[in-house]
Order: sequence, then C-alpha cells, then structure tokens
Amino acid sequence: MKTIKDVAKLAGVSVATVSRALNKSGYVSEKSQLKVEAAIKELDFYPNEVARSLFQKKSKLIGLLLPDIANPFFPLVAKGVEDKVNEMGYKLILGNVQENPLKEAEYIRTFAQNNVAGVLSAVESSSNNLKNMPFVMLDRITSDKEYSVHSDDYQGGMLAALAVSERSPGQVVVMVGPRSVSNSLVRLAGSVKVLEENNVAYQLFETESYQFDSAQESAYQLFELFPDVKSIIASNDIHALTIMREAIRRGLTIPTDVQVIGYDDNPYSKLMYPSLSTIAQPAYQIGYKGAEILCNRIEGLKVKEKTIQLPVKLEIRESLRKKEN
Amino acid sequence: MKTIKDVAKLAGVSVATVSRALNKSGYVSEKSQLKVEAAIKELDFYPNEVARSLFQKKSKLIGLLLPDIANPFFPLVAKGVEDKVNEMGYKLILGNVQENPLKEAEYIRTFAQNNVAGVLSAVESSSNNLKNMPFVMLDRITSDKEYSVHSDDYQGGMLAALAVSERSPGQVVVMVGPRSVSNSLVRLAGSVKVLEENNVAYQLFETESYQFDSAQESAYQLFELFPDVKSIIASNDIHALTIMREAIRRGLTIPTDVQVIGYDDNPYSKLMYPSLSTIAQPAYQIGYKGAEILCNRIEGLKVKEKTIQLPVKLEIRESLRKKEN
DNA sequence: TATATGTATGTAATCGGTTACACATTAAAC
DNA sequence: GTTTAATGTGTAACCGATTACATACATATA
Repeated sequence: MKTIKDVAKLAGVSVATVSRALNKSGYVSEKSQLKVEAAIKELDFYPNEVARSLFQKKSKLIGLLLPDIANPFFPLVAKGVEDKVNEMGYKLILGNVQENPLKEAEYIRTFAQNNVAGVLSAVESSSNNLKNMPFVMLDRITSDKEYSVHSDDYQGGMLAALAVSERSPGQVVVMVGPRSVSNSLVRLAGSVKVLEENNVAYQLFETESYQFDSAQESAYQLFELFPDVKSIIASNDIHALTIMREAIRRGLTIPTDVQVIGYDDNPYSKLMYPSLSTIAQPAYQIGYKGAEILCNRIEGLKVKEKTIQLPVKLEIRESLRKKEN
Repeated sequence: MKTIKDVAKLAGVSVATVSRALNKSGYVSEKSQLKVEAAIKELDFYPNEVARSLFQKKSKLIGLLLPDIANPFFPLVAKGVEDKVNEMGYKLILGNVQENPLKEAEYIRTFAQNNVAGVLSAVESSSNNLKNMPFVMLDRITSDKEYSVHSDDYQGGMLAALAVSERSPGQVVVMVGPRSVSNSLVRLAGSVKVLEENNVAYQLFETESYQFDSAQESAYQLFELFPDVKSIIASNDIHALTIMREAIRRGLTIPTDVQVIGYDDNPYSKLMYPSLSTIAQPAYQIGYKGAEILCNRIEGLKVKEKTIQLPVKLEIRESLRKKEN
C-alpha cells in the first residue's frame, strides 16, 4: 500500500502539504495542489483510514446492532442505514445480537475499541452501555432523553385491533411480544384500548421471543390454548404467517374460520396465500432517518427532535374477513 | 478512553511490559503480570484496536460483501459468517452491494483502507479486485484457483429437474438467473441434462436479477409468454413464491394446474400455502465454512482444499404434484 | 572466577496519517 | 519604505499500540 510519504516524494512537497491538499485544509498553492493530485493519481493512493482514525480518535465506521438479521424487518432497516451512512462517507460494522446480552456487550466494546463514530441500535438494552458514544435507537423506544426513530406503535396497536373489531371478531387473541421489548407493550395498550371501547372480548397470549424458531411452537400452543379463536392479532408477521400455516394444518380456513393480522409488513406477507393483512412499518425509513440523525450529531449539527415517530399503515389483504355492514 | 500508558503508570511498569503482559509475548515476571492485570481491571482498560492495527498493518476486521441483504438467503449466510468470525475474534464490516459494481469497488477500497484481515464475498465480480487481500468466495464459483465455498449447483439443477420430470411435467419452463451469475448456468446445465435424458420438452425464461422488486414483473411475463405452462423450475424461492402468487391470481390451482419448484429453501417457503418444494442450500454452513477457511488462511494455517462444495437437498412439499406410478 | 545463557525490563523507533508551530515569502496598508 | 496581514510550506510532535534493541541481573557452565 502506498503512503502519504510516497506521494510527498513524487510530488516534491512535504507530507504536511500532501495532507493539506488531501483534506483541503489550510493553505495550499494551486501549483502544489495539482502536483499532489497528479502524484495521488499516478500512485493510486488512498489514505489509510486506520492512521487517520488513530489521530482523530474517531473513525469513519458506525456500529449497527440488530436483534436478528434473519427477521426480514431488520435487513430493510439495515439497508436504509447503509444507504444514508454511505452517502455521508461512513461504513458499517455489523453486530447481530441474537437476543444475547453478552454478545451485545462484546459488540459495544469492540465498537469502542475501533473508535466508531457512533452507533445505531435496534436492541433495547444497549442504551445503558452506550454512554460514551453518540447513538440513536432504531425501532425501539427507551427513554425520551435518548435519540430514537421508531414507528407509532400505539397507533399500530389501535389499527390492528380496529381492523379486527370491525370484522365479526368472535374470540380474539392478542399476542404479546417479549415483555422486555417495550414496543410490544405500547402496541398492546393501543389494541386493548380499541377492543375495550368496542366491547370486544379478548385474551392475551405471550411469546417470549421474536425469533423464527420459536414461532412454530408458539403457533401450536396458541391453538391448543384457544381452540375456538376466531381472530388473532399477531406480534409480528413471522408469527402471523406461522399461525396461518398452523391453522391450515388444523383444517381451518382463513379468514372464514380464523382471521389474522400481523405487524411489520415484511416482503413475504403479500406473497403468501392468503396474503397477510398487517400493520406496515416503514423499516427502510426508520434506518435511513436514524442514520441521518446520527450522522448529523457526529458532524456536530444540532438535531431538533430527539424522538422521531414515523406513521404506520394498515394493509388490508386476504387474511381478514369482509367488513361488517 | 484509558490507554496503555495509564495502565503502565498504575502498575508501576513500562508500556512495553504492559504490552507483553497483554499479549503474553516475551518475558514477563509473574509479579509484573499480576500487577498489570490488576491495573487493567481497575481501569477497565481495553486496548485500542486502531493503534494495534496501524502497527500490525492488519486489523481484526473482516469485510463481508453481499449482493442483497433483503434476499433472506444472505442473512443466513451472514449469520454463519458472523458466528465463526466472532469465535475467532474478528468482527464484520458489512457491504451490501445491491448488484452495483461501483458500490462494490468502493467497499473493496474501504476494506483496504481499514486494513481488513480478509474478505468474504458473495459477489461474483469481486474476485478481480481483491488481489491484495486474502479472500474467500461464498456461494459463487469463479475460478478453481480461488478459495470458495458453494453448494453443488449442478446436482441442485438435476434434482429440481428430476423432481419435475417424475411428476407429469407437461410444458416445462426453466427460469434462468442472471447470465452474469455462473451458478445459474451450472444449475441450468444440470436441469437440462436431466430433462433431455428424460425426453421432457422445456423452454427457457431468463431473469435479469435476483432482486425482489423485479420478481413480480418476471412472474407476470412468464405467464404471458407461456400461458400453458404446467411445471416451473424457478431460479430461487423468491421467484417461485411470486410465481405461485401470480398463478393463484390467474385462477390456476397449485400443483394441479401448475407445479413449481424453487431454489434456496428460504425460511418462508415452508410457510407458504401451498408450501413450496425447493432445493435446500446450506446457507448458514456456507457462511460458517467460508469464514473458517478465511480465518485459517489469515492465521497462516494451510488450507487443504481450495473449493468446498456442500451438498444440496431436495425438499418435497405441496407445490409439486404426486409422483407418477 | 570468568563466561555464557535465560529472564526481565525499559527506551525509543515505528506504523501512516494530522496538525501545531516556526519560518519564509508576498501582497496590502499606512 | 516600513509595518502588518495573508499565504504557503516544512519540521516535528502526536495518536496508542508493538517490538527491536540495550541493559541488567541471576543462574548455569567451564
């Protein structure tokens, strides 16, 4: 790899001048600038980011913590993050936490050891450990003292419950995501409000994880516990799809016998048959906007709002019954 | 952030001794070792990886190039990569190339600028630009001079064609992935061999991308071009699911009117109704094994085989008709 | 006792950049 | 024509680690 010294020698100037030319900082004569640029081109020189970041105590890397990349919601978030972050000249260190607090802590330490400029996290607990770096929470709300971008979970919970209420609900089961994830509690609150306002009877079914593997078991348990369920408000699309599959396996017809609504609107939901009705979250936007806020903070610009709430949208598809009246 | 100097001062030794104690290299008396360890613990010190990597000209970071994280095959690969790489003390810089050669080149340059220890790439073209770093190709085969881990595409192509051939194929359409991706050509060769051996008539249908968005349009075109198709060998599960959806939209029944087989076995395929028959690729294994080879190369261990081919498996589900006889 | 070897430690150079500072030159102001 | 300010450039310190080298001491060998 070529270094700034090689460039300096070829251009016939000092390393300081090369550095100034490179960063367009300080005074550089036009003549020197051109000589340096020519030398850089000739040598195909690119500055070593490691050396830069050692001196600056700040790299061009941003840490991204995700709970589970296998959940298709998060790759979309990651894509939004990546696009914005690249636009601003940063790259991502990926941390897939897999609901494992040890991995999480390890990643946060590694981020620090690598002088990351900041961290974007979709993992609830991390906010405690991120005290020393600028960070923005994605999707998860923690406290309103921290920067975060998330969608309107309360509204989402209401919309889902409303969609079900309007469609001969029968026995309703509301699936509640892991207690540790506060979104799921907010959604629940929204759903409960609507259900109670409409005098719809409902029961709760808790799931301890958002992960793929556990969904199968959850779906099975749900039908064992509530064999007469007529409407299910699932905690996300993966669960919803798995529930639909389990219903079909049990010889139930969707939506006639059981109607289901999911959450997230992952790309597969509309491909399924019957297609899944769901509350669409702007995953890409969440990532993009979060990255924008983080980059602005890093660059020292002031960011007006700490918490940005993006709207959710009800997607009516085939997994819901026809509306009454 | 605490530095090695702080540790040295607190422990009452020189920075050299701290470094030696830290890395267990050279001579360190037991007494010094203990003093250093105590100081490290007291200060909660972790070495700055940036400084390390500047001196070593090699970081503990590994670049990962993926064509599209939104395709659920790749998050699984990434998970395998991440698990192995973490095990060996490395972290990942993520590069989502999105079939864009410029982004790819930019990522490769960034990897170099950050002194990555090596690169794992699932993007075909990258092998040309990676000359200066150790790298292993994932999923894609390039030349047998390069390290790679991929699954047995020829076998996969054969299995898919065989499954179809045995089930009253009728008019068969074989979908061919982008020409630039050599896997798809190998698969095609496998399929063609079986189809011709069994005297099954077939037609080709080319798709220019593996991306999500284009799948919809492809599915539509396929049925426009071949309205009487009875069997479809799709180039991956996303396409297969989209095709099934389009078939249903057109009032066709699966598998009676049209049978479909996919490729990859992504987690959604078995949730679909009817569930999608497919050729399962060991995505996680590909990532894990690739990472293992790369890490071994980085650590200077010799790696026996350059190319590792993992087996594929036929998953018969509901999207295929009953076998004849 | 003199010499060689192993153990232990510190000083300083090094990695490849950035930047504070000193110094030189030129242009503008008085 | 001197003073002042603006411009341009180089030397060297610095970021936080690692390691070559010098040195010191203890022990073993002759």
